[in-house]
Amino acid sequence: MAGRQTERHLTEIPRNERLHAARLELMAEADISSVQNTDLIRERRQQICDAAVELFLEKGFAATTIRDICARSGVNQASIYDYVANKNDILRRVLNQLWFREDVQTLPEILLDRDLPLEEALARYFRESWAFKRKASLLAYRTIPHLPPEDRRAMRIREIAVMKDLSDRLRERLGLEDEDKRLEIVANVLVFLSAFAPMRDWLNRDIPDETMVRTLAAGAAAMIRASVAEPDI
Amino acid sequence: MAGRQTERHLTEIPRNERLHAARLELMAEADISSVQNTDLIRERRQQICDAAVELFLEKGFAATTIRDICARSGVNQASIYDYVANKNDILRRVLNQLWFREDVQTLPEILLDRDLPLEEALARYFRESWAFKRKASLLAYRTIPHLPPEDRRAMRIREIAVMKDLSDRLRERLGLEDEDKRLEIVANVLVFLSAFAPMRDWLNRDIPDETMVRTLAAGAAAMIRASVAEPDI
DNA sequence: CGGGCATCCTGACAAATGTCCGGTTGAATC
DNA sequence: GATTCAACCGGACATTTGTCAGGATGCCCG
Repeated sequence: MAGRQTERHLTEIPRNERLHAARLELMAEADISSVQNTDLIRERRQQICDAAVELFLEKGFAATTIRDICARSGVNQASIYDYVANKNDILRRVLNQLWFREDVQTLPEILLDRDLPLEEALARYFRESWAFKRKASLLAYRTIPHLPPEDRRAMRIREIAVMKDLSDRLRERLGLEDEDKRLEIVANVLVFLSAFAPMRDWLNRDIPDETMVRTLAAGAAAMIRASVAEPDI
Repeated sequence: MAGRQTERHLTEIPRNERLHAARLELMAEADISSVQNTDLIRERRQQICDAAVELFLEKGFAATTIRDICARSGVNQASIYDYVANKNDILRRVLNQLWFREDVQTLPEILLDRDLPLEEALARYFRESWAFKRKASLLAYRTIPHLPPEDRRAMRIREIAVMKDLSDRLRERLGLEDEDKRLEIVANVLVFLSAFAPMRDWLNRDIPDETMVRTLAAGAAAMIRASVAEPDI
């Protein structure tokens, strides 16, 4: 039954079970009881998170006040505590929405499609990351210090699962038998590169994303092959 | 006269004038007049900055209070304003010390030595960046949002100078005639990779730096060559 | 029209924070 | 020992911040 997995049709999104499980380990969101209308709760929370993302990116988490978030989202200062537990809960919810989003494929998921050449897979990965997870990357790398240890743990667990899958997929592609520490490093670099465009925004504004995607995909493919070309040290 | 530059002896540190000029454009530090003994000023400022770096990295800039810095540095809460203008001035001084330090060579400077193979140059660059500029990378990427616009401008100017030099050096190495947008991207990636180990610390603690250096240098060299292998789009 | 209930908001509190006034200390000089 | 002055520090200020109690509001149902 596991054998059929690679024969799935292209339109079907490939799913990796280990990763899928890790994804469910979201950061725990507090639940509030004061308001009952669940639709309203969802709507207000969305307003709050939308405003918070903008502000966190503009001014940073610590410099953003609850009053700022209320002003921009239109939610009252007192009411906001009917929808979120506190300031940290807002950050948690924001990162859950952006960083752990289910609808953008991770690189190991993309690589499950063996018909897709390595370079094309990488191009798709960078393109989608930069289109849909720009804010998430910036926010995650900048706000990690503000997260309480248990939340950091949730993010790390998820990252490690992705990384493990990714080096497995790369090993398959390269036709290697043994584990190789260097593949782990390369896997990390690839994920790190998915934050490249967002984090260098302040310098790169004049270069079109698609040029970067193609250049980086070609470079990354070469890097992957080169990294295991010579014998291990 | 410019021709002799490449014939310099290895022990002589190559100096690039454009870059050197850009380096002088530090972020302006406020000067205080209350205390007169200049040695004392230097010493106290060092205490303050040392404590501040640790704290900024532990808790982030905004979450670190003046009282924290005073407690750890041993400087009195009132006295600290005899040595630094305000909290932002501390950040400026810290970044000036770490980010703009003169004693660690940048990649374009290393590449001036044409006898050093590309991969070795990259290895040296990553090794030195991770050894001596770890804290600087983390701090810079995390605190950029807290900097006032004029300071951000100073950092950008310096980065752009490095980037320009770097793509020039790469073009020479690759024997290319024309400017190539893709070299600019690759230059950015290389500098970005110098922040790789620091920013991924929370995942990579078990992999020795030297393994990362060698793997990344090999990969980066391949990436550079591959990026201009195919004709431009 | 009137009661009941879910939602909203005015206003406030305690704690924390950046900043610095004005007095104190201590040592060098006469 | 008295004087002087650079360096130090106790304590306080105005503000800002996260948080929330308790009342006001408005809508639905009878």
